[in-house]
Formats: sequence, structure tokens, C-alpha cells
Amino acid sequence: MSSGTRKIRTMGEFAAVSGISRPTVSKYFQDPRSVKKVTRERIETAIDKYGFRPNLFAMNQNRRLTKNIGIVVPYLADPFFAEIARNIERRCLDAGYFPMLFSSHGETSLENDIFETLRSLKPAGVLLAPLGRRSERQVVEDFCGDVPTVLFDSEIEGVGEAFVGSDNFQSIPLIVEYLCRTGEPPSFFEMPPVNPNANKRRQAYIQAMESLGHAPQVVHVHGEGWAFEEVGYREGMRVIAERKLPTDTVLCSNDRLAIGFLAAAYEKGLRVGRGQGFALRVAGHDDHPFARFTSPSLTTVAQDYAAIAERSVETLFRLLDQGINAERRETELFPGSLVMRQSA
Amino acid sequence: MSSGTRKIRTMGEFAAVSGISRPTVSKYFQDPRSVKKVTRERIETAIDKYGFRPNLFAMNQNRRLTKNIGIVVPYLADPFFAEIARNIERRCLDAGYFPMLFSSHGETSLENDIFETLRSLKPAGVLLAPLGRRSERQVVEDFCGDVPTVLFDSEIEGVGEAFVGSDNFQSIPLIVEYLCRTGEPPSFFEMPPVNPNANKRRQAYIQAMESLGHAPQVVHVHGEGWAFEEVGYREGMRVIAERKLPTDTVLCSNDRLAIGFLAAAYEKGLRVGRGQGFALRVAGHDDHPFARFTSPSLTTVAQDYAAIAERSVETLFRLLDQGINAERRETELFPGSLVMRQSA
DNA sequence: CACAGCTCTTGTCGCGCGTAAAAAAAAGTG
DNA sequence: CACTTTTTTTTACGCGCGACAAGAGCTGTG
Repeated sequence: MSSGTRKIRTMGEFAAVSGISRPTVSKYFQDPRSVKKVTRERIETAIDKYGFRPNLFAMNQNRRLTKNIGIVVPYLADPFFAEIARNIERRCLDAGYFPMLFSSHGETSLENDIFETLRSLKPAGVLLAPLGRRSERQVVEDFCGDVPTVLFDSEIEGVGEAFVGSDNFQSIPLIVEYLCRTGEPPSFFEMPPVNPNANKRRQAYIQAMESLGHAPQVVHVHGEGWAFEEVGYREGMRVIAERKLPTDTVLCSNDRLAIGFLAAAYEKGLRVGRGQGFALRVAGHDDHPFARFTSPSLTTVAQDYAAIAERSVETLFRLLDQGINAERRETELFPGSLVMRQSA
Repeated sequence: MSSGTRKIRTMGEFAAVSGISRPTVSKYFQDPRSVKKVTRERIETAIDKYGFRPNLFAMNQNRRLTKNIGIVVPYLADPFFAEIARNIERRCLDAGYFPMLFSSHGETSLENDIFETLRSLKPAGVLLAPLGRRSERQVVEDFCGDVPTVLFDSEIEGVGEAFVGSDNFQSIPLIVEYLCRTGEPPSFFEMPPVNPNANKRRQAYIQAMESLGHAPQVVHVHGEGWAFEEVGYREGMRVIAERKLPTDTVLCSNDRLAIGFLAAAYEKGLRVGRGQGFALRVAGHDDHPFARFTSPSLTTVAQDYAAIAERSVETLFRLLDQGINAERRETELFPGSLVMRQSA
């Protein structure tokens, strides 16, 4: 913006000084490509010159559909969700939308409040990673009835226009096979499921073990909430102390649990790793951003963050374009890939 | 909301069915305590009955000042910022404000874009943890001139109405003294500073060492951006391999760097901890949420997240009430507390 | 040349609420 | 009871833009 030019306050003023009619300017701001190239360039020159941005509230007041996109994650202090939210945010911005980020912080009441808030924001669509077991299904369902919503990460059967996540029945067998091939078959370390992924992973583990001719061994420990590391540590300390581990290979339900478990193993003096001189192998699931920096580094299955983010956004935008087709709820699952590190 | 009652769409309709005049209802929604108790109760009964919420965009359209509070952090994938943002969000909601969370993701252009977005949101105030060295001072300053802004975590001298952070000149001596008292004096492991805290910590380290009669030893390594763990790991591997560590005690500039360094030490087979049989002591700064779960657990100085969040919000609200007093820019620094764990 | 097909302009209405001023009602006071 | 003070109602306007309709201007086609 060049200085010395008086501040433009309204779209009318801006239209006047830039020699374009107001409706055309309005059209430009709704979709720059909807006006002819020469007009677009004249407007953009004027924007540079006067630094005008239309009033956000006035814009959204009368629009049938805003350009807002809601992004809701269950727990933002988990870098996994922070990372995926960042991906989604970026893609929304690039597509000319206005992403708004919310975290349920693991609390049902907060998730419900967020739905209320989102309703009043009249978003074009919402990308929702629900709390899971703590979500109130009816509330989520009602919300999805009002606003086009794509679920990701955690599935709620039949709710929302689509679901994008990762394929636990592919990823878990992948690492189970690897672990069986390279050493003692794993036991499965889990806490009470916060969402369907945890259940599916246990089922997938059991199936994979059985199909390989091994007896599944599930170590189910206490704990709730989203402080997974804490649970993994505390319960890891306990099962190690009480010698409740059925095998010397432990597959944790997710990386955060594994991170806590690794801390417990270290503190108990158990050397974690594969090969001679190691007491324990530990593996996780997700490829959490910190999994590279545990001691030892964590062998895990990588979820394809970028792909999940991209497809979620893509699916939502396609839905918005085509209009909702309530008949066919789409589900897309991405495969995981084995990440071999030092812990197993 | 009871069913069977037709949907209320506007405040006028709502006022009609609840037997209150629209301006009074409007007053209620701006501040529930600004109407008499009986009126407030009648309105709240009606809200429960009809489930009405005023249109957010229409509300903010004509208001001199909205109830929006912007929260900007430099890097949301850092659980430290996620945690502090959560604290701040909560407090804003409790105070009847509408927090909106943004992350600069470590990028100057994104930070600048966020300022533009915030301007159009006409927020009552903003809580800003700037990028630091990568912030464009003039841009931040201009923004703070337009919107009441409280800086936190990372200081920019003279910018914003106030600053709330932690006192590096108290916290660093605290841990330096501890390390000197219990073993070999520490060297200071740092990467190129992303913000003033890093500089202050180095200075505080040097001062503390000198006042204890030791020669400061700063190990300055390469690296940039916000992937601190990666830098700590990569450069940790290098300095260990090249035997560039001047001492067997390393104080890292922050916990994330320490987490990476610990991974490197582990991979290099150096046992980290205090006492007999350990090759290295490693300490950090911040009490990062994951510092409890490293192997070994990380000795560090805790920043008082909750206090910083609370005071930031409190300061902003006080400023909003009293009106800005440009004369006296307030600075509040909280002391850290030593957290002794296994790594040092 | 006429005609069609875009794109832009002109003009006008209304969204849902904030806000202000004045009048009316209610509450508090002695 | 009369009086003041607080609270609510009435009435009216305007915020900045979206949406729409009708017409004007430009382009390309045969």
C-alpha cells in the first residue's frame, strides 16, 4: 500500500477510486477468476495501491454460504493433530477459503460447544476429527445434518458426508508380520479405547497373529483421557515390575503410548532394541513427529498425514461443488508404511 | 431446546416470543450482567426453550469493538505453545470472549498474513507470541498500533502494550548453579537464536558461569527453523563424533533441542545421567510436556505456563477496561523452577 | 450487418443486529 | 406519598456488503 492515499473504508469507495462498479468488485472478492482478466488486474492494482480488504462481517452477513471452513481436532497438544491441522489449514488458504481451527481438548462439553460456535459461523464445510468414544453421537449427527462435514482420523459410522483415515487392517498386519519375522511375536499393549481406531487396531492385531499361527496376547491397562504418554509410562512401570509382559516384544496401540512405555523400560533398566543384548522390542503406530527422537528411536507404522489432509480437504471441496449426495457416504482409507528404527 | 417450537431466526423474533424488547435482548448478549436479574433469567429461560443464538456476523458488523480475541503462536506443532494456547483459550471463553487461534508455523509471511486477517476480524485485543527474529518488526509494530496487543513468550522491545514471559536471568542461573554444585560445570548448547529468549539464555549462562568462577563454554551449532529436535539430534551426533564437547555436562538452550541431543547421545552409546557410570549430563529449559518421557527423563527448568497464560489474558483485559495507557509499557517476568529428573 | 453471448454497470433492496435518543415503566428512597 | 434513579421500551437509522434485475458495452460469428 502506498502512503499518502487516504484510507478506503468501504467497497463502494474502493470501487469508485478504482473505476470499477461495486458489484464487480464484490464478484472479484468472492472469486477472483469470475471476472475478466483485465478487470482482475485493474482491481489487483488498486488493492496494492489502497490496501483495501472488504469487511469480513459484512461479507458473511448476507452470503448464502461463507468461505469459512471449520477444522476441529480432538486434542491439539498432540503434535500429530497439530501437524495434520497445519496441512489442512494450508490447503484451505490456498483454495481461497478461511480456515478456523478448534480443539476439543479431549472434552465432550468443549466439542459440543465448538459445534454451537461453528453453527453461528455458517461455515461452508467442516473437517472434523471427533473425540471418538467421548463424542455424543446424536450431537455430532445433528451437526453433520446442518453443515457439510468430512470426518477424518476417527470414524463414526454413518455420520458425516465422508470419512478419510488410515487403514488399520493394513497397517497393523504390516508391523505384526515384521515383528514376527524378526523375533518373538508381539503382545499388544493398549489402554481403554478413546476412539474406534484403538478397537480396530486390537482386532487387526488379533487377526494378524492368528493368521500367522500365533496366539494373540493383549495387555490391557487402565487409564483414560488423552495423556497417553503418562498412561504408557505409569502402566509400563507397573507391568514391567509385576512381570506381566507375556513376550519380549510389545506393540503399542499408538506412538504416544509407546513413548511412555519406552520411558518406563528405560527407567527399569531394560535395554530396548533388536538383536543381541537387548531385553525388549517396542513398536508403535502413527509415526508421531517425536518418534524419531525417542531413545531408542521408535519403530512404527507411518500414517500418511499429508495424504489424509489432502484427501479430506479435496473430498470436502468436491462435495461443496457437486452438492451433497446423501446416498453414497464415501470412505477412504490410506495404507500405512513400515518405519524401521532402533526400538524393534 | 425443547422440540416442537418453531425455529427462531432473528433477535426480533426471539424478543417477541420471550416478551422482552429487542434492544434489551441485544444488551443481554453483549453482557449478561448489564440487565437486571429478573430480566436476565427470563431471557435465559427463553434461550433454553428456543435455542436462539444471535447471528455472529450481524453482531460484529456494527459493533465498535467485537468480543473477538486473537491468539497467535509461532509454531503450534510445538506442544509448549499448544498447551499455553489451550490455557489462554479457556480463560477467554470464561470471560465471555471469543478466542481465535492462529499459528505462524515458523514463517514470516504467514505471521504477516495473520495480522491482515486479524485486522479484518476487528478483535478487541490480541495475545501474540511473535516469531521472534523472523518477525518483521515494522509489521508487528504497525499491527500493535491498530489493535491492543499483549506480547508473550518472546519479547520485542517497545512493541505492544505489555509483555509477559519468563525470567531467563533467574531461570538459567538456577540450573547453572545446580549443575555446578553437583558436578562438572555445564557447557551451553545452542543453535542460531530464533528469538530473544535464546540470546538472553546464552547471556544469562555466561554471567552465571562467570559469577561462579567458571569459564563459560558455548557450543554454537548450525541449524534454522523450528525443527529443534532435528537440529539437536543432527548436531548432537556431529559434536559427539568430533569430540567437540568441552565438558561432560551440557545445558541446552531449550528442551526440544535437548530432546534431540538426548537421542544423539543414546545412539552414540553415551549413558546420560548423574553419578557413577554415566558419561554425560544433559539439561534443558522450559519443561516441555514431553520432557518427563525422554530416556532418561530430562532435568530442566519449568516455565510456569499457567501463570504466563493467566497474566497475559489478565493484562489484556485490564488494558481493555482501563483504556490503553501508552505511557507505561508493562513487562512481567515469571521465575522458573528447577525440575530435577534423571538426565542431570 | 444483425445477432448472440459475455461481462460489466446502475440501481435498489434487505440481511440481522448495534446504537442512540426519548419516553415510559419499574425500583429504590425518605 | 412524591421524588429520584435505574431499567426497559419505543422508534428509528445505518453498518457494509450480497443478491438480484435490467440494461449497456464489448466481443466474436456467420
